[in-house]
Amino acid sequence: MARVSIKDIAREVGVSTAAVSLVLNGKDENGRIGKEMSEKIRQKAKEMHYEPNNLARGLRIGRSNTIGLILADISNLFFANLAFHIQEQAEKQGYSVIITNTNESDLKMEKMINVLNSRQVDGFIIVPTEHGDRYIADLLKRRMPVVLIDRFFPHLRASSVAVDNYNAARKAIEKMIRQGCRNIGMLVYQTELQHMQDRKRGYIDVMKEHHMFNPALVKEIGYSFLTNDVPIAIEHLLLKENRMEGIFFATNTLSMIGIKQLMNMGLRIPEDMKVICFDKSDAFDFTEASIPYIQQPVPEMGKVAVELLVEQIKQKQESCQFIELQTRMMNIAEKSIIF
Amino acid sequence: MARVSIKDIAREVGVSTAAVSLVLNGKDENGRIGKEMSEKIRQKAKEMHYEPNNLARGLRIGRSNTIGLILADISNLFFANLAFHIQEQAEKQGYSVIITNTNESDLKMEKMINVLNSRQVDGFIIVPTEHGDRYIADLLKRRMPVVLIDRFFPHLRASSVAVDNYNAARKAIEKMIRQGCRNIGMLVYQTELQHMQDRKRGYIDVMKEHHMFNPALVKEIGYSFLTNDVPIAIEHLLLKENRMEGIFFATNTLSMIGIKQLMNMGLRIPEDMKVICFDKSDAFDFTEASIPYIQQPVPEMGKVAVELLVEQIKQKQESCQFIELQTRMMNIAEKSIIF
DNA sequence: CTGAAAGCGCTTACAG
DNA sequence: CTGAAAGCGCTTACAG
Repeated sequence: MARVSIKDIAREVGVSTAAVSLVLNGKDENGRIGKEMSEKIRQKAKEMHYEPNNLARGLRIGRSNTIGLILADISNLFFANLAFHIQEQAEKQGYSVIITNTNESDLKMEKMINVLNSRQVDGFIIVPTEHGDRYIADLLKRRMPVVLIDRFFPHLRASSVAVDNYNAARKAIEKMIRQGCRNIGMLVYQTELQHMQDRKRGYIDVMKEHHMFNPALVKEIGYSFLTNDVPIAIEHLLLKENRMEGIFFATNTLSMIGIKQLMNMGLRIPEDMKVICFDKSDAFDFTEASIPYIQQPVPEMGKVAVELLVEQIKQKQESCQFIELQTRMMNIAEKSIIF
Repeated sequence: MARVSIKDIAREVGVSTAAVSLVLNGKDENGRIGKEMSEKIRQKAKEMHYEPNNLARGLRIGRSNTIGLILADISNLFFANLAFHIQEQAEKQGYSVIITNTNESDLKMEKMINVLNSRQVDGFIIVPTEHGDRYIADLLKRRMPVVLIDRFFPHLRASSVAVDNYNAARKAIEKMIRQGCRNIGMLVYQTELQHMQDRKRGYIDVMKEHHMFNPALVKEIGYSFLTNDVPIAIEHLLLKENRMEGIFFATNTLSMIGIKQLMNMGLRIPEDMKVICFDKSDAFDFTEASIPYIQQPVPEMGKVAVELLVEQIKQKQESCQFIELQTRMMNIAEKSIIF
C-alpha cells in the first residue's frame, strides 16, 4: 500500500509541495523552479513510482476527468461496440469512463445518474430509455454536460448523436420494392422513442407512396417479451396476410430471433422471403443466405459523442448540437469491413 | 451546477457539518443528535437534492468504492457479458466499476493499471494478457486487492476465478470419440496463457490415450491474424490429413470464423464434420445444424469474482483463493437458457 | 455528551 | 519572484 504523495517527494527533495505540483503538472512557466531542481523532482517522482491521486486533484479543481456512460444494455453487441469506441476516444482525451446499465428501465436510469453524479463525473453520454426524458431535462437544467447517443428526444435541447433513421428505413424498403416485393412486413419495438418511430415512419411513408400500406403489416414487439412475441408476430404475418414477400427488422435483436424463426419454418432467404435488418448480428456470418443490413457508423458515433461532450465540458457554455450520421447498406459479402 | 454540500445543509438547519455527516451516514449511534433534529436534517437534505461527493469522501476515508475492471476486449460478447454481471454484482455491494480494455496488449495493461490506480480504485478484476504476470506481481507486492478472471497465472499467489478448462476439453474430445470420430483437429490461440494451454492439454491427453494424437492436428493461431489464419488452418487440416472427422475450437472467435469456413467449403455439420466449441456465439442460433458448445457459467464467474474482491478489500488481509467453476456441454436445442 | 478542528492529497491565489 | 497557507467536501478523533 503506502501510496506515495506529493508531500513525500517534497520532503525527499527538500522543496515545498507547491513546487512539486507545479513541476509535475508542467505549470512551471517562465522556469520559476529552476532547470536542475525541476529535473531532480521529476527524477524522484519516477524513482518513487509516484502516481497522482485523482480523487484529491478532482476535489480541488472541481473536475474528475471522468465521463459517465449510461447504456441500455451492455451485453447487446451494438452497445458493447459503442462503449468500446467511446472509451478509446475518451482515453485519448484524458478521460476515464464509468459504464453503467439501465436494462431499458427509466427508474434504473435515474439511479445511475445519481450514482454517476455522486462520483462527480464531468459529463454524461447516455443511451436514454423510454420516459427517461424528464431525467435528461433535470440534467440540462442543472447545466450538466450531456450528450445523447443512438436515441434522442426532439423536445429537449440536448446534444445528440444519431443516424438518419428515417431515410435509412426508407432506402431499405425502396430496395425491397425494387427487388419486386409488394407485401412487406415490419417488426419494430413498441416504444415511443423517436429513433424507433423514425424507422417506422420511413417504412410507412414508402409503403403509402406505393399504395401498399396496411397497418396489420407492422408488428410492434414489447422489449421484455422478445423471445415469445417475435415468433408469434412472424407467424401472424405469414398466416394472415396474403403471401408475404419481405420483412424489415428494426433492430438486431428483432432480426436475430425473427430470422431464426423464418428458418425454423423452412423458409429460405432470400428465395422465399427477403429481409433487411437494422444493424448487423454475428449470426449473419453463418447463413449461406446473404442478409443485407443497415450499418451504423459505430466508431464515428462514439468518437463524435466524446468530442461533443468534451467540448461542452471545457467551454462550460451551453451548446446543443444534433449530429446526424449516415448509414450504409451492407451485405455479408462485404463483411471483411467488420472484423 | 452549484452542487449542494454538507455545509449548505448545516447552514440551513443551523448545526455543524459534523452533525449532518453523522446523520446522513446513519452513524448517529446512541441518538447523539436527537430524533427531531436528525429528521430535520434528513428532510432538508432531500429537499435540497443533496448528493454526497464521493471524491471527497473517498479522499477522506481512503477508499473510493470503485472497482477497476480490465478486460482483454469488451467487444467480444463473452467479455461483455462478464462485464455486465460483474457490474450488477458490484452495484449490489455499493461499488462502481470502471471498465477498461487492453486489446490483448500487455503494455496497454500496464497503462490501464496506472490509470485505475490514480483513480484510487479499491481493487482490480483483471482478464490478464499474455506476459502480463509481472504487472500482476507488482500489484500483489503492493498489497492491492486483485482477482484474476477467466485467465490466471499458476506461479502467482493471486486469487482467480476460472473454469476447469482441462476437463472441459477432455469431455468435449471424449464425446466426439464416442460419436465415432478418430481424426480430430483442434484450433487454439497461440499463447502461453494457462487457460489455453489447459484446453490444449485436455485435447492432447485424450487423443494420446486413444493413440490418435498427431501434432499436425493442432493448429495454433495468432490473435492478430484470425481472419486470415483460421481459414488457412482449416484448409490445411482438410487437405493434408487423412479424412478429418471433427474439429475442436478453443474459443468462440476461432469457432465463428472456422465454422463459416467449413460452410464455405460446402461441408455440412455434423454430417460431414463434427465440431465442438468453447463458448457460444450468437451465430450458432442461425445454423440448422445444432452446434454443441461448452458453456461457461458467466453470471456466476462475475458474481464470485466480485465477492472475492470485496472480501479482500474489506478484510485487508491477504487471501489467495483459486475458484474453479464447472462448465456444461450445451446444444443449441437447449438454447432457451441463453436468452 | 458534543462542538470545533484537523486532515485526506492536491492546486493556486496571495502575502511577503 | 516565491514560499506558505488556504481550501475543495468530506469524516472522525479529540478537547472541552
